Amino acid sequence: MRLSRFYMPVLKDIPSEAQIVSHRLMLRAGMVRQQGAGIYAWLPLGQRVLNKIANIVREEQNRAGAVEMLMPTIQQADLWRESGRYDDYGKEMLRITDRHEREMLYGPTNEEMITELVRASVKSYRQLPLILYHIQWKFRDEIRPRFGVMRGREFLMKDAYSFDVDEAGARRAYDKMFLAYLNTFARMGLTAVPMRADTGPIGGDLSHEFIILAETGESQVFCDRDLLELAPPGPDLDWDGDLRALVAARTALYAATEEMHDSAKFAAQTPKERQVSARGIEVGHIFYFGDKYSKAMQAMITGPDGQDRPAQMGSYGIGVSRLIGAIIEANHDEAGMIWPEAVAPFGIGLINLRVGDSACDSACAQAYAALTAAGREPLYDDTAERPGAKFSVMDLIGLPKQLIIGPKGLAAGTVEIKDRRSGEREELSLDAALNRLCANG
RNA sequence: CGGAGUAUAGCUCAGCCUGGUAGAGCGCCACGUUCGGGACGUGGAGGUCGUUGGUUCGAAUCCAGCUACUCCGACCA
Repeated sequence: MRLSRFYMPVLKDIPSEAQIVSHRLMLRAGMVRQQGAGIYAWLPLGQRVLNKIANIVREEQNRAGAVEMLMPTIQQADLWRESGRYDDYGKEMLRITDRHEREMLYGPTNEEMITELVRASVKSYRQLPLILYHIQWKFRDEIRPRFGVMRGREFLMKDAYSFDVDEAGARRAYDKMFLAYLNTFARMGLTAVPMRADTGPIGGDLSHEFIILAETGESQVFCDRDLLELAPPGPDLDWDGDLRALVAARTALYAATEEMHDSAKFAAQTPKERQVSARGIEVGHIFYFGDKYSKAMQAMITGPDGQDRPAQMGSYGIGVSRLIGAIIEANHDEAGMIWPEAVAPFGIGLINLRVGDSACDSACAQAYAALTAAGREPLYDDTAERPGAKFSVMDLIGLPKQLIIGPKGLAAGTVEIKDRRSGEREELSLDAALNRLCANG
């Protein structure tokens, strides 16, 4: 992409509404623009990151055997009356009336709808297990939205729903999602720690929040330092094999959010030097809730014994739009954002320091073509801005690598590669630079 | 939802207290000089001062209502 043809309205002044660093950087870099309290327009740079994240989530869901679909944002109130939640959900639910005075709502979640869809066609245990998911916009009318996209009212979420004939099957679905989440977040360069979460009236131990540690996190969390070092299961995981042990290895160590924290237990279970107390951002939440909806909505499954019983269900959410904020919170410096390779909006920032200089222009054209052909997704700054401005903007948007081409370097036969995270620069010939950059894509 | 604020140019803000024909910086446009870490000069465009009403000879300024947004708290993927 040529920057001169892109739409990336960068701000020099920091908008006053932005309190936390990720929000400020997203506004400054022209990733989002606020349209109302907790409602954001995603500008092209932000949209690219959103897509990168959604694609990673999608790939990992598919790998774990979940099946993608898409449910609507607008739902009928009657569906929610079946589960009793139309009245229970309260003011957080955005209610809408259509022209025929029918009561509708902008979905805050989809348990009712997926239950309705599955009960219509799944009758036998032979059709299970089933994990269905979608990536869709949700709306929750938060009392006080804040922190930019981290706590908006409208947000993009991946929500998956599992259906099984018995609790053992549901636990297996839970374990699959648990492990898929570890891989998903690891691919984004994040260390997400699963922490025991409140299961509400259902009880049991099958609810975990996935927490990213960050100074600006919304809640206090406590965990064993060793959890931060555990490698994710990885793409070669045998999803049909024994998953229980892998999950157990994670859940054996202490990890809890403030609401679930038991300081005596923490002290007893975790040696002093491994006790971590930090702020955390919740980026995922998985939950087993049994027959809560299937019973109320009569989603019955006939078992091998010929008896009907309500499906055993779980739901599994990932805050896709929130993840952008979380990733920035965990990856930035004074100059701007620093994207992990996998979610960067572009792979390489190509800077032409002297547009109009024929040597610079032709070297950049060659680099742009080669990087594009290699799938490195370059963003080519071909604008007439001065070098200083170009450096600042490129640092701000935080692409992992920069290829800097200017008249002085070319006169000496060199171009410069800069690593955004380390700040290291290296001067080498254009060919060598292109070989290097095209290879590690 | 309780408390506290804010609303003036694309952005950040001043002007309001003490009413008298709307300002700065940045950004934008033109020209020139520049050009390896957010350059400089000259000229220019751009605002029914959130909205409705009131007070007044006269309201960005004083008063009231409304709306939106922000912050603190309680609540949350």
